[in-house]
Parts: sequence; structure tokens; C-alpha cells
Amino acid sequence: MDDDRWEAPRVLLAVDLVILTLRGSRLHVLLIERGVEPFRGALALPGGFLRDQEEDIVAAAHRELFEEAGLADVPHLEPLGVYGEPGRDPRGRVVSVAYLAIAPRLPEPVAGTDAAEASWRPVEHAMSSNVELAFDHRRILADGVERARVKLEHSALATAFCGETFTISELQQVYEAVWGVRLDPRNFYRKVQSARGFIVAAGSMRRTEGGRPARMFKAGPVQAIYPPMVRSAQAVAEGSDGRKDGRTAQTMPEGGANP
Amino acid sequence: MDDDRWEAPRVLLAVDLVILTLRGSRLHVLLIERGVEPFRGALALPGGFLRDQEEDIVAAAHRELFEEAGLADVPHLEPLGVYGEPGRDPRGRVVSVAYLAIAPRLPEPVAGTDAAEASWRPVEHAMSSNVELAFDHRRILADGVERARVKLEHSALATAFCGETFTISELQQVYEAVWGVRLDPRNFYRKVQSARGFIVAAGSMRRTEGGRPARMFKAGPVQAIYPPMVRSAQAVAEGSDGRKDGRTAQTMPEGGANP
DNA sequence: GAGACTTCCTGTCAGACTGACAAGAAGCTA
DNA sequence: TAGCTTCTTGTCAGTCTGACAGGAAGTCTC
Repeated sequence: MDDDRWEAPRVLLAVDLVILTLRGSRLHVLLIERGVEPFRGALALPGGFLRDQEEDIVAAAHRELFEEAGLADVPHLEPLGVYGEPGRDPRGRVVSVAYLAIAPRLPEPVAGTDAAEASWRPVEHAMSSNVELAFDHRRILADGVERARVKLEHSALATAFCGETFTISELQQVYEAVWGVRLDPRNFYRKVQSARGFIVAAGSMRRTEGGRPARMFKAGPVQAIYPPMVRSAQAVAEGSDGRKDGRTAQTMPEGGANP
Repeated sequence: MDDDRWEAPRVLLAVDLVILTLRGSRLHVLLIERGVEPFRGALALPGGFLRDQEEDIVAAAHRELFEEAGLADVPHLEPLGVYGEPGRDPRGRVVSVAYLAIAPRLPEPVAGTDAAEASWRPVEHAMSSNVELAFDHRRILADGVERARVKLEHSALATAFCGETFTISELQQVYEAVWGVRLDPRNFYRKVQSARGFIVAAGSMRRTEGGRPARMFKAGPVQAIYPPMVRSAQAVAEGSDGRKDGRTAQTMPEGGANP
């Protein structure tokens, strides 16, 4: 850091948001249709500039989410990466901080400021090559999805996709949707039960959808689950989208910035 | 993103660097003693502001590393996080992008611009409570160290701590130093050999330090190793420094227990 | 109310992986 | 050559994983 008598340049600071949810057992991402230039009419991740010098970055993210898509109460925004390549935005030097959030059935978004429309799109569709995303948002989205996959292995994140209480098979659907694989229900059952503190029984409530009623669980106290859930070598190598390049340079896999 | 007729605020953009290396089988971090206000005289991570509007962020990181500590050719800078809380810097709204790098025996640093001194410090010393680090650098450092620990599990990062060729026991020392645990050489040997593509034999060269000469290896082609190296539950829970609060200091309360 | 059907849950079994440890291999030193 | 060091190859029991059988407990249809 830290020079003093010389004048350091200033940049525009933006936030971009990768909001993932599950709808009908498929992974969806929140996209808006841009209502202003540049990239007017193109799809984009929600986001925007800081409102003023004093605004906290995470606060700005929440604000944009509400302004552009009408979503409040999105639980936890996790820092995903920084995208600040010169030239990524025609309006000047814009450095964007990306956040990732994952939540249970979120409501339909409502388009607001600068957004002609806001909606949930299946991730595979949004990442397919015939959809144009504004700026470098395709990359940010890909990074966010990959991050979600990795986090599912070690953290209790998957429960964030579910409601407050859930059945084990609902939890399994989360893993299947995010990882893009099929899992054996019986082995999955054993696995999640043996990870201490991952999930805990929630009373004797039951919920049913045709078959034998399932026991309800809720998220356990543990953040980092042990032993970890492990994707097969194949799943790791392939992902479920088309990326073949292994890791990306820009993301920051864990931890980071918000207070 | 994306407002147009209204004027978005601009912020100062800085980079901060967590550079880790191994010296005498202990993990060390590069710190400078600040030669200018604020925090003059305090220890800090190397870093600084963008030079101009057009400078790439990673390029700025490399430049600062060279200017402040005389280090060039630090291999790969990995994005670590963004630290932009209002008030973290008395000079105004400063948003800092932190990078992590890990390298084999780097040379002694040479203090340069703004740095009264630059040196390698044992990580446990730098993070101990009686050392004052400037700004929020204690947190950034803690995040960087934890990141390194996690990366060792899944990526071939450990080889980056070694020279171009190395013995398996040298590689083991890397894991022991970063994770802060002792490992069984025989099991470690089996483990790294069975992870396909992690390390490959490097000719028939040998190096010796008293006992039977060891075979030399070099980093394999694989970035993500499978099966992963797994820290024991205990190691994960404790870390190796003085932290007693589990692993969440910087992993942050993520989604899971967030009903 | 008797199947038929669905989903949930408990087991079993072989193979893979892990931690602990024995012992040989191959250098150096005295 | 004996003794010491470190590297390397094995062994063995316990645990974890993937594949799969089958019973439990509801709903649906007739």
C-alpha cells in the first residue's frame, strides 16, 4: 500500500452478483436484461456502482440486488473474485467485486432501476454459447458456479439451498443439481449422516410427496464438514458445463472481505 | 454495474501481497517496515496503489513487490480477497485487492520505496498478538495462510514451495510446515505417489543429507490432485497457529447455519 | 380394503483407502 | 566393518466408498 505525496489514480468500483437458486431441481441464476447502455438489451448479472464514497461494498451489493431485482433478504454474500482488467468496461476503468450467494426458493425477481427485466435462468442455458452476457459476466458466472461446486464438498453450504428444514433427498437434489451428477440415495444417506454436525434431526416432522414420509432435518452447527463430501474424479474433471481449462486465474476460493 | 447519467464515486485501488516461503522448514511471510505515514514504523504486507488508470492489477502487484522488496520473478499471484471496508485506511476510501504467492527459497528482500526495511518473518511470529501489523493486514495474512492450507489439499501447490526438482521428504516438509502437523514419511510417500500426475520422477538424480540418497521428482502436469490430500479432522479444527476458534476466522459464516 | 406404486431407510459386501508399524536398501562416519 | 542416518517397499487391520437387496411406510387406484 501506501504512497503519500504522489496522487494515486481513482477507479470506479462496481459489484456484480452471482445469485444461485434451485428451481425444479435445476440450478438457476439471476440475470437481468440491461435497460441502459452499454450492452443495452443484453443479459447481465445484477450489480452496479457504489452509491457514494462511504458505502460498504457488501451493502452496495445488497442494495443493487434490491434495486434491480426486488430481492431482499438474500442470506449471505460470499466474496467471489475481483475483475478489473483494463478495458473490460467501455465507460472507463471499472473494477468489479463479484459476490456469490446461494439460497432456497427465492421469489420471482422484479425488474427495477436500469433493468428492463429480471428473471431466473437455468445455468446451463445462461452459460451456453448462444447467449450473450454483458461485459465479462460469462466468466464471472462460470467462476461462481465452480465455486459453488467446490464449496459443496467441504462446507455445509448445501443446506443454504434448502429451506429451514429439509429432507435428506432434498439435500441430495442440491448436490445433484450443482454438481451435475446422479448420486445413489442410499449411499448419500449414509454419507451425510456420518458427517458429524452437518445436519441434525428436526423434531419428528415429516413431509411426503408420494412415497414413505421422510424425516426432517435442519442445518447442523458445523461450517466445515468432515469427512468432506467428495466428487468423483470424473465429476471433478468434467464439471458439468463445458469448461475445460481447469482453474481460473481470477477467483479467490475462500474467505476474504466482508465484515 | 451500470448507471449512466449520474456520477459514480471513485475509490483508491491498492494491492496487498501475502508472499509465503519456506526457510529452514518453517513458514515465513514477507513483511516490510513502513517508511511513511500512516502506520510509519509498523510492519505491513508489501503493496501499494495503482500507478495509473491503465495499470493492470496483477501488474501493479508485481511492480510493488519489486519496488518495495526487490523481488522479481515471483511465480504466480493468486487472488485472495478484497478488503474495502470504509475506514480501513485513514487516507480515504481505499479498496485493496490481496494476492497470495508461494515460492521456493526466495532471496533476501531488499527494502525500496516507502519501505524502511523488508524481511522474511516466521508466520507464527507475525501473527502473534504482540506484533502490530498496519491496517487490516493481520486479517489478510491470516486469510492467506489459511488459503495456503486449503490449497495444499486439492492442488499441486505444494510443489511451488520446492525447487524445480525435489525429494519426497522435502515435499513432506512443505505439508508439515504449512499445516503445522507431523506426517508419517511412509504413508506420505505412498500417498503422493498414488495421486496421478502430482509428481513425476526427474531422471535418476539423487540428493543426500546423511542417509540413503533420495530419488528426485518434479511437479507433474496436474493442477488439481486426485484423490486429494486430506488433513486430519484435528488438523482442520486446530490449524497450527494459535487460533482456537475453528477454521472460520476467515472462512466467514457462510450460508449453512443461517436459517 | 387390497393391491400397486412411490419414496424412505436400513443393511450387506467387496474393493479402495488410511494409519500404524516392520524391515530392507543405500548412503555416510568412525 | 559396525553403526547411524534416511529413503523405500511392504504388511495388516480398520474405515470409507460404490453397488445393490430388501423391508418400511405412506398414497393412489380400483
